[in-house]
Amino acid sequence: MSTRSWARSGGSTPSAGRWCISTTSAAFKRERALPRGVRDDEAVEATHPTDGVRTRVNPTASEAAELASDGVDRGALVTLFGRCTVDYEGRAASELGLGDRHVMLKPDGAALVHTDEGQQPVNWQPPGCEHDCRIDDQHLVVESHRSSPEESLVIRFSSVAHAAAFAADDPESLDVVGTEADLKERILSSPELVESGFRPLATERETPAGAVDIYGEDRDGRTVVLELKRRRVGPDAVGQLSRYVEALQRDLHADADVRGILVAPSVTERAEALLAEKGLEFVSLTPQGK
Amino acid sequence: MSTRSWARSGGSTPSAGRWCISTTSAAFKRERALPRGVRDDEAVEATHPTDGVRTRVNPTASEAAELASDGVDRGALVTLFGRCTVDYEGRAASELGLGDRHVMLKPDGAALVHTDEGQQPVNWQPPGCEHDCRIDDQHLVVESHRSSPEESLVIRFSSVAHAAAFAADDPESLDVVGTEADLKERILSSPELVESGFRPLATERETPAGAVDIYGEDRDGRTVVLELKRRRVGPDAVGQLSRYVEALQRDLHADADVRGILVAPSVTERAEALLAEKGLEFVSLTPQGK
DNA sequence: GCCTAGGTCCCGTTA
DNA sequence: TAACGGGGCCTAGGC
Repeated sequence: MSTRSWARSGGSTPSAGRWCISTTSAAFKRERALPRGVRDDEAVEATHPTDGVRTRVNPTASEAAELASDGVDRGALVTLFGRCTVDYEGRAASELGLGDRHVMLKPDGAALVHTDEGQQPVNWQPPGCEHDCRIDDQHLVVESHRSSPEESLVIRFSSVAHAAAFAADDPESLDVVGTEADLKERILSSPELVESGFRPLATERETPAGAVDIYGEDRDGRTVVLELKRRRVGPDAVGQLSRYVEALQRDLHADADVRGILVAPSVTERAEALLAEKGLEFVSLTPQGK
Repeated sequence: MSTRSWARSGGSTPSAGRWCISTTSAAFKRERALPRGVRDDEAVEATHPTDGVRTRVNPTASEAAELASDGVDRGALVTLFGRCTVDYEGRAASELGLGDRHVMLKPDGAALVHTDEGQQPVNWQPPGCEHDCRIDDQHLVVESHRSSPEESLVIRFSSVAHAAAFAADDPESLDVVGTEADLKERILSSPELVESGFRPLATERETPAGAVDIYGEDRDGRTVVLELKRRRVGPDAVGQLSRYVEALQRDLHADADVRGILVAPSVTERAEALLAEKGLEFVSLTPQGK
């Protein structure tokens, strides 16, 4: 998350200036210029350009383009809602006919097009793109482009119901618990959870087939490879573990005896069958102590 | 995409009514009640409740809660921008301190929290959740909850800079080109692209290890298994193909001779080595004819 | 830049 | 409902 959220990362066409250019705390940290609860009719963009929010309802194409362009230039988070078509071309290609969608342009170059359904955007562009907001044939057109790979997203509005630019200041980063990394820590601090006598020797140990999650020895000194998963696993995880075990067997000696243990909350039936076929083992553990 | 976008799919607390309840074309299809380009101060929510957009700049917590609750009830796409904390608990758990974020509540129950960076939301909830917007200790709190699995997302605002509700009508669905399905069609219509004499016999043929993309015979009548990938592949795809080949060898005869061919634009070095070790083959093909 | 693997992956399809 | 695999996956970490 950026602390200086209004700084443009895309870095093209440095323009007029940014909101709150000289202070780092930005709009939300200073005393509000407006009393709480002002209505749209009181909080016009023109009168409070440094408040961190600029909006327009039912703007003309030109007004929307100006607000969006200015917002992008200032490093704001820009949103548009309206009726549009979306065309994408790059690693794949797609077309989307007219419909009402929510468009978000982020200062890091990401672009998102959301319909009213689904967690995933219907179309998007990853961070690192250049956003271009222009008027084409009297309509607002937003284009988000990047090279390597060459990819372009073109959003053509037939009407814009809402346009907004937000100055975002977000100094915090997310702290997640319950990941595979937590499972790893749990095992490293309590190796006996895997089995009595297990001794971890390395994490991310490299093999010709890739890095092993945890590498160690059992009570009899036999090499043990652990593949960790934070949730119930299917056949893919078995294949992964199998590759590591086979690679290590080749790498150590031709006759090396390497045990492979899949550590996860549970396995599917097919995965269990594959484990049995390959002579691999399973230990049930969750990232949390539950 | 929904044609009746304002219909609530979550289906709880049926309330007052929906925008444009009796027509299916909604706000954007009818003649606009407002001239284009009206300013925020002219387009107040109270005066145009059926125009498909309701917004407030710097609302009080109560006003934001009312707008959001009403929007959710009416099946609108609701957005909030402001300073907030986010707590998630479910399959994993996370905490996020105070910062400026954009929150989107979709009528299908999806919730998205976006910072100014990244294509992915920093926190989210999948479709199927219930959104609850309330006042807690004079602050707006948005909670999105689901059971199976039990998961909850709680967003606590210290201030709301913008609140909006959009009626979204999106009859279109996305049409993508350049997928694995396109590669499959390409091969089925021109099997010789794989190799001269190749004859596809089935797609999605079931094996004990899963469904094979394309199942067929070579010019000598030997069984051939194709694993297709739309892009450059790594070790995982080799493992997948290997599982299918081994399963078929067991399934047909003990001494069955089954060829496995990975079809993709290209492979990584490690994947190539794994292919060689397992006696599998590679054919370079892209979904498009390029 | 590529490679490798994780993800609260999401998502569609099928049994 | 669970399972399985695709995805324009995205994202982080190495090299």
